[in-house]
Amino acid sequence: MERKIQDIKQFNRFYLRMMGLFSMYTDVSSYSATEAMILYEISHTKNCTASYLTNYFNFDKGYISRIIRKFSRNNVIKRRPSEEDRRVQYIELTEKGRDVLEELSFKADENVQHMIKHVDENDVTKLIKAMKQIELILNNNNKG
Amino acid sequence: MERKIQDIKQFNRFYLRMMGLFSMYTDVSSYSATEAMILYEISHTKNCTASYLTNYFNFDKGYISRIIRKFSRNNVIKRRPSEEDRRVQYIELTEKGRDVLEELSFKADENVQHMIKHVDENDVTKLIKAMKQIELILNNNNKG
DNA sequence: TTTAATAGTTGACAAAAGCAACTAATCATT
DNA sequence: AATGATTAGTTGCTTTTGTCAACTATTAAA
Repeated sequence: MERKIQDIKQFNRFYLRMMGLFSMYTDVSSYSATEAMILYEISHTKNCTASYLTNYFNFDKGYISRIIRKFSRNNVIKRRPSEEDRRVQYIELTEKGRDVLEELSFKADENVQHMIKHVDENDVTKLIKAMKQIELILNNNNKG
Repeated sequence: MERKIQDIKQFNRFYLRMMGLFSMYTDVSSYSATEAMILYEISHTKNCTASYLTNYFNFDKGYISRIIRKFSRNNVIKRRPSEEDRRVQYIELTEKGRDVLEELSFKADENVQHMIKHVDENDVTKLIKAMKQIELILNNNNKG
């Protein structure tokens, strides 16, 4: 068991650093990596709220609130007050928001391209298979 | 190809969030995650220098310098001036440094334990296999 | 032997994130 | 219905984390 923990930690170190190194290429944007993640999550979550994002990412709610305010100022999202509960505001991307996300997504693509630049077709397939396996295992066992 | 990029990005999002969520449990230490990484790297690199760390992690050299200074103040590392090049100082852990690292390591263990708490033996084996495959593929192709 | 490059330090600053106090609304209990 | 507890979100203030640029000292290159 001990050995296994060490292996996983090694992977965590390895992959964290990988991601760090391969995300510096196209990083000239008005949005940070965190903001990009949040934008992505908004776009893929229906009836998304600030408190949902707070919990999902485990960030401070004040921090999230400010990011949302920034998005709103930039017309990247719009808020739609809930009718049932007047405390909550649903958040959704605007047209411009979708454009911004697409742009960010394109940059992320470039980073990934960079990461697998020298990996041959076959190995990329294996790589993805391994990634999916990890997701599957960890997802199935951390639900509920 | 497009599909593959998307799969990898999905994994990146997934794993980044995983690591974020499962690192909040035992996070009461006088050293940050970044500092822990650096400490680890020092301990596993012979003739480690500030500039090596700067390049390895792609951090600002001023930032690294300050972290090293903090380590030094806390007697976690000691500096040994190079004889050949009087600009460079080799960095190595002290006894206390090894203790600190061990402590940090223990906390990281707990986080990993938490992450795989509900994963059965068999799946953990598969998980690690997949992780090693990823490391292997990405490592072999990004050398040089 | 000037010039350029490198290692490391430091001051000033910006960005990222957390903490705590607050308002407004809803929920739960009596 | 009145009370108190909880929740969603905002805001002021602070800390942490990280960058930028200027600087010294030393070494490498022309």
